[in-house]
Amino acid sequence: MKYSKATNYALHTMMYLVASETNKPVGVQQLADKQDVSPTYLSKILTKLVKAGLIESASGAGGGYRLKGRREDVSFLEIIHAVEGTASLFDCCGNTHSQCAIHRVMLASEEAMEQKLRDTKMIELADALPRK
Amino acid sequence: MKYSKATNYALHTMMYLVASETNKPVGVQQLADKQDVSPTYLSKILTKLVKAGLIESASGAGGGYRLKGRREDVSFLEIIHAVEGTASLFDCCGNTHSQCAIHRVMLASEEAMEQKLRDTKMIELADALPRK
DNA sequence: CAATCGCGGACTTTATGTATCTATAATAGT
DNA sequence: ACTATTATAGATACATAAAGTCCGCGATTG
Ligand code: SF4
Ligand code: SF4
Repeated sequence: MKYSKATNYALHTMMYLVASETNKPVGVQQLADKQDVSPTYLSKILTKLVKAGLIESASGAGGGYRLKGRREDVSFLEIIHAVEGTASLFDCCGNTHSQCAIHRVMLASEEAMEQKLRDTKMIELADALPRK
Repeated sequence: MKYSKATNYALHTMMYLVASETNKPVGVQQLADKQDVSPTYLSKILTKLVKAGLIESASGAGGGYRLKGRREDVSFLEIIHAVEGTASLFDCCGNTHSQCAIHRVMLASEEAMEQKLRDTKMIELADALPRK
């Protein structure tokens, strides 16, 4: 029951992209250097963000990744869901019957966490990031 | 990033113990039957609950498990922490420095979930459980 | 064309979760 | 004291997921 490291990498990358002034594509090599991850692995993670519509990629020389939507809209939850998936943390016997009280409590608590993550946008704290 | 099945078993067992009228020890065999788990495996999980002080065990004939504290006090969070551990879901570079904004957000969201789990006591919904 | 760069699949390696088996220790009833 | 019962702990086996690598393909720039 932990976030995968991939989530960590995705969050840091997105934070960098949101905080960056320009809108030029940034190569995965450059992004990977800042977090000492192998570029190929980071690329695999960022592809998930592309498919989720958070960023877009440009192939070929001078290519890389850049934000797709408005930078003010990027929330923590979107990133986490793109990497970890949107399934519930609590998967019981399959039947998501709303009769079960245990199930309801677990879902409600999970929703409380997601609400906070949905409400917090990356741009809110992009300035607190140490200059790179 | 999912709760382990062990958490599920622990929650159901505790729910049963809280909902039960008597305070007599219940054998692991009986508890395991209700959830189709192997008794030895369930025993290993319940031992964690014992060490966490939630229940107590009685060896020997007529032994088993029973609640230790007051039945009104058992919260979801205690059980989950006993099984999954109390470590943060988001383990980054190790330094829990409060300067990092990302870290703060992740911890805050996690705390929101835990708050809900801490506030919800098992007894509140013990009656909603189907009679067994 | 040639160098650059993201994409995708296959693969290896760890780590964790799940589960069983067995031996040991403690207790109750006889 | 003896025996049946029951929790505990360790070893072991298996399954699944996470973490990371490798390589070839296709797209793009200059
Ligand atoms: S919590 Fe409810 S839905 Fe989930 S396994 Fe238990 S009874 Fe089924
Ligand atoms: S979130 Fe903050 S504390 Fe965690 S790894 Fe990133 S910089 Fe370090």
